[in-house]
Amino acid sequence: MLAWYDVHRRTLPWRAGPSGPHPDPYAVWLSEVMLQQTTVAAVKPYYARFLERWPTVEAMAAADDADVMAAWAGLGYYARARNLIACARAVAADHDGRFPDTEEALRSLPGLGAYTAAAVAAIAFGQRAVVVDANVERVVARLFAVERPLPAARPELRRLTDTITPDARAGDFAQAMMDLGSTICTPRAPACALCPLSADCAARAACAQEDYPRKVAKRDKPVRRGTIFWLEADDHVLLHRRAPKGMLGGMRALPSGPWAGDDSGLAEAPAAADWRPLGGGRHVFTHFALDYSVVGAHAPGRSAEGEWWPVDRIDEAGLPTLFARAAALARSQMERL
DNA sequence: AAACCGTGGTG
DNA sequence: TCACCAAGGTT
Repeated sequence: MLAWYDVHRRTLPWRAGPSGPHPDPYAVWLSEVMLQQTTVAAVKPYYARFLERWPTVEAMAAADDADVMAAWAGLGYYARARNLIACARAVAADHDGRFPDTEEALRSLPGLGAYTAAAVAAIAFGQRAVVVDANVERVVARLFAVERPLPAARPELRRLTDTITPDARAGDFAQAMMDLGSTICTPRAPACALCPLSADCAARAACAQEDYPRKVAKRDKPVRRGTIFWLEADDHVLLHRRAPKGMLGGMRALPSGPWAGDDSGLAEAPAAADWRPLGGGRHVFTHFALDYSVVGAHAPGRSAEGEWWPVDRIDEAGLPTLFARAAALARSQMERL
């Protein structure tokens, strides 16, 4: 794997050059948190903006919460941004501004679970750590033809990964496994002809590559309904900040009712007004889909409670994707009113 | 420990 | 269109 990696490794912004020194732990940590359940392509522009704006963990620790949350808008899983701030402040306050260099100490920081702690320890500090992400799970499940389905197979996959992790260059080994999983040993139609492990792969020997890793069937997503409110006054629109936890927690947002099976309609409107329908759509979250309708109105003045934001600068408000789309829809339709 | 938590790409 | 999936963590 290491020989394959030396030839085929992807060039990524958060990677140091071949056989160079270990990369900056802050940059490794930032990239690893962004990459949690998120594709490389989606992360790249966010990573560049964050590193430019907050080049050190001290800078991140000193940042305003609202600025970090707004910069994270669109990337999803917003608890990561809340933990990012908390982690930076913990490193600044409790570790003299330097990330700890052991897996155990890293694991105790906010937002660092088993995967991220191992990845930072191995990649940024050269420690031997067993790094298991979804790519590694897939590669190892195929290599050993693991019959137990996910997620119950996690302990077994972790143990098997341990048996093939080298003492030296554990970080490169982990990145090699992840590169292999994302470019060769893909979920569908894996390119086994190009794989350095194909001769050793039990799933390949059984011509059953795509049958691994085995997984338990997922539950289907319920559909919820809700109304999103666009209230304009004096070329400003009413925003508020969502509760610190839960769905889209801590993010700036358009007012909306609770999302339940039924739409509560105008009952949750932020003000009494002549609400007009502007359209709607479906937005799919992790465990439910939302059928939303957008309604708009002009208010007599900026009387309602909240943050009145200039309409022509709405793109700078840092709205999560759902509300960014609702806002775009509202702006295109409000001129009809 | 099962549930919760976003979004965009892919076939 | 739609199901699946991604460099997972927290409660």
